[in-house]
Amino acid sequence: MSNTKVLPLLEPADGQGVVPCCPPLTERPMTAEEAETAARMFKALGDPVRLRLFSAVASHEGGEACVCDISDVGVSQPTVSHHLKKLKEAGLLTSERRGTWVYYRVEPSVLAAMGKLLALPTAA
Amino acid sequence: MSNTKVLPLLEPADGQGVVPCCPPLTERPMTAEEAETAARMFKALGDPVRLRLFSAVASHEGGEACVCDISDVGVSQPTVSHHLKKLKEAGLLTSERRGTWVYYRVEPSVLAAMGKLLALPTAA
DNA sequence: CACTTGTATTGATGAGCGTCAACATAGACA
DNA sequence: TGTCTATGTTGACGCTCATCAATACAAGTG
Repeated sequence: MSNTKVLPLLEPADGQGVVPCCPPLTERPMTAEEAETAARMFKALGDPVRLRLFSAVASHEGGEACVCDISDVGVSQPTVSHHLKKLKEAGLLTSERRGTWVYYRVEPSVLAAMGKLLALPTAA
Repeated sequence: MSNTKVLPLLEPADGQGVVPCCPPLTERPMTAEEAETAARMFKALGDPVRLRLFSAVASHEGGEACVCDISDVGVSQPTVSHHLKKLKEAGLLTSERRGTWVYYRVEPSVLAAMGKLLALPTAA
């Protein structure tokens, strides 16, 4: 089934890529709604196994990797699958089946938006 | 008591500020140890209330705020205190009592290190 | 000293999460 | 069709977490 809920940090822009959900953390206090959205992403990265999986995908050639390439993180196969699903639901990864294998990929714009969230004040 | 454990993402550098714990996520797959460290920080920001508290401190004048300035986030006072403690243990905030009030502050270098962790590959 | 305000801790409760074994599904190939 | 490999889902278990009321601690004021 493909009813996996995706509640991304970002919303698709008309042109290309995505647009950040929230202003930088340091710009002004986040509202409850903004915090709810952004916390979902941080939470998804808040588990060591998920962080390794995410890093493995993000650092793989072309920003994309087969599950078989990244599943050596010390937990069982169902657990890997479970964590990848969580990362997908958080909007951090997308997946696509090509023949026998399933490939996960990270949108560069997602990384960019996360970086902006943590941006330092320009003036300093 | 002041035995609050602090397990920071960063370690103090000799010169000034701090040095990042880990290479950018996209550079290479994180090791288990690196992931353990970095996930602690993401986990700390993975709760909406904590994220709002952190943002409130980070965006406050001088990167510092009294608890009384930021505790209007819709939860009880003990819960606010609990979350601030968690942020402290994650190395994201420091605190200091000055007279009646307690001030929390965020190290700019911590924000910078987090940003680097999410940095995009230079070539792209 | 007593009293008030600001902040931290304790203890309890209910919800959520990470993990696995077992099973299910999808595609490739003979 | 049957079988093999790759991946996802189900259900259960133990543990962690977010929250609160009650209480304790700290510092100021009278």
